Parts: sequence; structure tokens; C-alpha cells
Amino acid sequence: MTRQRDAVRDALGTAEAFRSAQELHDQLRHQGISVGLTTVYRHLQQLADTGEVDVVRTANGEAVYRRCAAQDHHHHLVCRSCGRSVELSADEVEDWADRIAQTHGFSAVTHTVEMFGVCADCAAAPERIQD
Amino acid sequence: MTRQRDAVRDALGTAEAFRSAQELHDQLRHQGISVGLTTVYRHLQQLADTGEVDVVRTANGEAVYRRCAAQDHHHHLVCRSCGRSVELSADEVEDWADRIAQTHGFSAVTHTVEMFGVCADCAAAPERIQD
DNA sequence: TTATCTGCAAACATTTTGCAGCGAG
DNA sequence: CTCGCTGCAAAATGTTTGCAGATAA
Repeated sequence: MTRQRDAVRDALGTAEAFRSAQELHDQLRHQGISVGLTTVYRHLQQLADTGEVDVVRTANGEAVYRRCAAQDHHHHLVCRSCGRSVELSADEVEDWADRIAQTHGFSAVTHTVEMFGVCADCAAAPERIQD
Repeated sequence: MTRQRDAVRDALGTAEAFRSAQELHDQLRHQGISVGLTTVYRHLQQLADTGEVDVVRTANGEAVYRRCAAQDHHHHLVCRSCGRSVELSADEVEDWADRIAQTHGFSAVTHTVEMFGVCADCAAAPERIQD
């Protein structure tokens, strides 16, 4: 509803990459759009709560965000180099998870499945690898 | 090789629960064993590097540690209430992951699969739920 | 106008690092 | 004796919160 909220949504855009709050903040500043880092965090959290963006924790504990095409439950294959990601749906894995949970008597079970690798483009241009 | 290193290893013990560096530090202090928090962090990191302990990131970004029976690649089903976990091996998921990675042209692919739920014991005693 | 949103500064929590001293080999 | 290990204090990092002023409806 406000200029900043739209700015954060637009910053996420339709890009396939997961990006951190700070990266998004930098991006907006570079675009000449003045938004406080606090506000970026607040809107990302809100968007995540409504399920409009997905959040993944990187290995070092940083939260990275992406607006996904799929609204329903899915997973990601993320490029370590450029951050680009592919959305995956995996009935095979869902079935496995349900079965395992039942076998061990667990209830209210959720799961996270994230894959990290190097995409074909980045493998062809190794000098760009930065993570 | 030192008293503190053994203390950290022993603190992890053979418990099935994942615990944070700070919890382990508190535990040692309560046992009357004086170890600096810094040292706990350093040894946990070292043990994680050698694969002797597994690390999982909780939803809020905290790192939790566990010494696993299985040394090779596996996953976990973790109880949100008591932290107890079950080690899982999942050829089904490994195969799926390999196939997906190949399909999308990714290389050097790793994956994380973690399941969180409430174990049968905790479901029977809901008042203990704390997370 | 009036409730909400913003953004600075400060608080927070977790983890890492600098450095002087201790302890093991 | 020497070099690595320890642990305090301080820094670094990523994120959240208090609050006064700006802004949208």
C-alpha cells in the first residue's frame, strides 16, 4: 500500500535468485530508491508470513528470499554461484516423508529439502564463482 | 587431546538430541566443568569439520549439534519439543536428488533434508512442548 | 485528522577474532 | 622451552525493537 512496500516487492521482482535482505536493500539504493534497511526486513517478514515469498537459510545462517511462481509447497535447486534457483515439486519425496514420519510415530511433521549446486552457466564460467 | 576438547565431546555424548553451543556450555558449567564459551564454539566447529558431529540450522538461524551414530551421509527427523532425533537413510531421496540435479544441468550438488515434527512421547505430554 | 508506516539509533543474539597468559609435550 | 590451547573482552554479523516524525487514507 505504500511506496516502500511496493519497492520491496518489485526488488524481489520475478528474478529466479534468492537474495538477502541486505542485498535487496543495496539494490534499491543503487536504483536511487531510498528505503530503510529496517523497512526491507519488515516487509520481507510480512511477505514471508503470507507465503508470498519463500525463505531459505543459507549455511551461515543468513536468510535469503525469493518470490516463487508456485504458491504451494515445493523445494529448490539453488546455484551456489549466481543464486539462481529452480522450483521443484517432488511427490516422490513427499510420499517418502509422510511414510517416514508415520513409521516413527511423529505428528505435525514438516520438512525442508534444499539442493545446492553449480548451474551449467556458472560451471562454464568458473571465474564468476563467488560464494 | 585436552581436557576441554574431551569435555565438549562428552557433553554431546550419545544423546539423541540436537543442542546449541550455548546449551552445551550451560550443561558443562552445571556439571562443574569450567570451559569457555569460545572454546565450546571452537571445538564444535572442529568436530563438525571432521564430520564427527552433525549441524542443523533451526528456523531462527541457530546452529544445533549432535553426535550421530552414522558417520556417512544421512538425514534427521527431529522432535520440535524435546529435540530428540532419528537418523534416516534414504536411498529413495538420494536417487531423486541425483536425477533432478542431472536434469537441470547442475554439478557439485549437495542437499539438505531435515524433518521436524512432534514425537509420540511429546504428543502424549503436550505440556512439555516448549519451542 | 488519525492511525499506520518509516527509518534512525540502539538493543539483541549468535558467532568470530585479538591477544595475553596457561599448559601440555 | 616452545607452541598450541584457552578464555576473556571486544568486534562482527544479521536481525529486531523503541520511538519520534513522516505519510497515507
